[in-house]
Amino acid sequence: MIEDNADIHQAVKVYKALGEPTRLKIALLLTEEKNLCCSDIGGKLESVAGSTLSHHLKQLTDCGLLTLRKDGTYIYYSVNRDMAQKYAPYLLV
Amino acid sequence: MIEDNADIHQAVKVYKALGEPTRLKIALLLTEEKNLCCSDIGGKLESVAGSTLSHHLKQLTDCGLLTLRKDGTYIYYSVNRDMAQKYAPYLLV
DNA sequence: ATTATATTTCTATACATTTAGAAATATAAA
DNA sequence: TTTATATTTCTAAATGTATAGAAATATAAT
Repeated sequence: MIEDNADIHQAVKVYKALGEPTRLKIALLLTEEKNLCCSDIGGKLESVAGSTLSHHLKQLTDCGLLTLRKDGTYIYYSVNRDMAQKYAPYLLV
Repeated sequence: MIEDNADIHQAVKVYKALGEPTRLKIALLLTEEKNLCCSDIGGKLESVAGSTLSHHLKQLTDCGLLTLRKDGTYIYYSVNRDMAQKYAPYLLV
């Protein structure tokens, strides 16, 4: 029997985050290029409102897939490569 | 720029399928033990209606993560290990 | 101080998903 | 042929998610 443990719970969060086209594209963008800020990412996607982007980035960071570094008004995002390696190395190809 | 190609589309489907606790558990069950039928799987999960299970299994097979083999009234499911390897080797650990 | 820019939170709406009961379909067994 | 079992499809309800505009917050530049 599969237990409902913490790791499964995290895996669900990661896969849920990646199971949406805009978020998967964000994750792929950030494996190609580190340290992009919210508006950089917005500029590389087709018309997404800032508020929408913010929600997507929150999900991706909450599940541990993205890390962030604040610098003034900007927040720079990168992929947590250990997490990607563990759950979705597809991102790193 | 990330193109919206067929592979991203499939990846989204796979991750969406795995981004739900019951389905992730089904996928994990089926990596541990191949050739389980719908009701075997139901017996290993906490109270899920047959119709619900059927929908979950459909999503897992539609995205290519599970294969099936019909035998009489039964349908035996297994994990497509190439797909798991490509998108979510976490399943195979 | 005022203005400009980056990002988040609030709010509402549209849309999608999960769930299961009931009915339908399909095969096997009696 | 009737009955039993496995699974799917239909339907509806409840819940969850994506989306963006407006307002709020935070820092930087003038």
